[in-house]
Amino acid sequence: MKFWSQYFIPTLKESPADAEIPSHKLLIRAGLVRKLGGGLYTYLPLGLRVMQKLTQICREEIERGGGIELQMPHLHPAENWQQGPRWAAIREVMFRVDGAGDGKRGPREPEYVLGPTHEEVITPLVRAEITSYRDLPKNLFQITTKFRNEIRPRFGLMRAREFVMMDAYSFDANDEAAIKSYHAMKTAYENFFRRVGAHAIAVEADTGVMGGSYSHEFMIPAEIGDNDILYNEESGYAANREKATSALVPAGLADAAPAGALEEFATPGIVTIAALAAPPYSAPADKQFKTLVYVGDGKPFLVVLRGCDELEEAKLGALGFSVFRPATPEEIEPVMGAKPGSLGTVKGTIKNPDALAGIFADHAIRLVGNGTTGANKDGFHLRHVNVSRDLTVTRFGDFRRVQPGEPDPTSGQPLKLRRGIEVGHIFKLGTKYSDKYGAVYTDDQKQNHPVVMGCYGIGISRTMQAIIEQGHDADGVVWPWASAPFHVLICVLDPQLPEAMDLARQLGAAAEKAGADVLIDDRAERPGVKFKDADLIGIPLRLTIGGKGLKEGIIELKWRTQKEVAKISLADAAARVTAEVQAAQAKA
RNA sequence: CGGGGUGUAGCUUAGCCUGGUAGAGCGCCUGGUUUGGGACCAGGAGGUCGCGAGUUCGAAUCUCGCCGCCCCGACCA
Repeated sequence: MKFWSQYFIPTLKESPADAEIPSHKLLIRAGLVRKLGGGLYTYLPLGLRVMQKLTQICREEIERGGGIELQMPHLHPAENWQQGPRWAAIREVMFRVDGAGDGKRGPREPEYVLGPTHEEVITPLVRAEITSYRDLPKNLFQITTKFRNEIRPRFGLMRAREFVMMDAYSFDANDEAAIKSYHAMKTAYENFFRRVGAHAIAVEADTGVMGGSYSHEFMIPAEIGDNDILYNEESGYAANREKATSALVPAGLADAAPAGALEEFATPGIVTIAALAAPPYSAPADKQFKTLVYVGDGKPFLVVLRGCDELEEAKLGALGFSVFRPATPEEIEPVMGAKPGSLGTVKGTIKNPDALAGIFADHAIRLVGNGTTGANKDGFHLRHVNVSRDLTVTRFGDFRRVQPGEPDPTSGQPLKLRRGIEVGHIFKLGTKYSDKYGAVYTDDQKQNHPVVMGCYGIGISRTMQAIIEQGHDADGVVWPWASAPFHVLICVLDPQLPEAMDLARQLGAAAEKAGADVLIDDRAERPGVKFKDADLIGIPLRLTIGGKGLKEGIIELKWRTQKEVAKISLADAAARVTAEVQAAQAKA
């Protein structure tokens, strides 16, 4: 039981100027956090209590899913990372530390880094300590602060430089067992988000820099989310836009009959799809081929799409380059023979085809048939272009960005689009890290095999903010029971009356006995201030004790989620509070 | 890192264009009146106007540089 007048809950009437979105404003106004610097926040007592609730629930659910808790250092020797498979890709996001502190070791390479995640630490540990099939499977997790030098911290705790994350790592003898671990974690995640009162949905996701074969993201739908989700409620399909596909191209689609021979025509000054679609050329965007030039691991390659489609860059990850980027105009001309705007992949028109690492075409170009494309000659295009007759394609793939309204790949129903906040991610990693670090085990036939890994993350601090983003109204936060910093707030309107405070303590004790965390507002403030603050900090159950009510022999009981106020006689108060708390505990 | 914006009291801000003693609201302190949805009256404390140069008799205001913060993009739990 805490007393507000003795506690530390600095609430704000106005939103600080640097907060933009509701959850960020409320984090600060409701006295949950304060900013120290960009992406760095102090958890005030109320915020810390929420974090502790989330952490404990997360711990329980991951343990139920087979996890074993440990804790790794925050500070890592840089060599661990330099020897790992993704130093080049991830070093920019790491805080690098000169351990000597006097600059004598020079600025060239850091001695230490602050851990952004822990694959590079746990895999060597497992390599040393897990050597037999008898030791498997294992799932090790921790809940700790992570450090990432985000290029742009944003929206309070949404993208912070220092944040709290649960990270788990599974180790299995084979693929089949690893998939079992993966699904156990997926279930644990679903249980976690359900218990904390966050409505998260699992969507298929791109694996990004983590590598690995497949993964799901857990998203909390919210307008301010920075992820696009394509989904269909009926079929249950849901995918991150980076990963989403659609059934746009019917299986077994035959090529259109060529309408005529290839024909070059002059298009002076025409360098955009839109210009070519307009008269006098009138080649609709969906009847054009768009040719993009990228550079992968130092070598140029081409991507061919329909004129009306956009490239989904993340999908190029499937091509296996470790790094890739759009080519510059200076790089394009010597290879293609023309500037961007007149590019194409018709056989024999590319100036220097041997320089290319490949020509990758999206499946959807097969819908084009008798299309138009650049002639690789500035100011000229070709018409009557047909895919199999005229184009050189190394490999077909899914490279286009799916648009809402396209048919769902599982049911054919139209896909819808919504935004979401990523609060969790699970990956089946395979043997990427175990190969690199030599984490092998010996089976019962004395054969050595790499350990098959999975890795799993939940952004705890981000989840706190996402719950607020999802649960608030015009007056403030509306905490779900399980995540709330306190469950019951007892507003004592006349704290100078000893009988009012005595009753508050009695009811508080009853609520605590039933399992609730109790805060008593005993401040010498006017009722209006107390009610406004009560709504702002969003404690689920509010009891109001006032001198007026005491004379009538009643107190009031109100849920934050409801408008109605129940008047309860003093004689029934303790029993009623106990019953309400027990019911809420049972539901949570 | 590219583009845009912004920096004045603990918080929200006016003043800046057109240079001339830095203002308000909230919060805080004292006294009084109030007391069921952010009270009222009176008094008070609190500011190197982000930092540094420059122009000027004089700079919050004009110029240049730096820094912080916010928003959009690439990245991520």
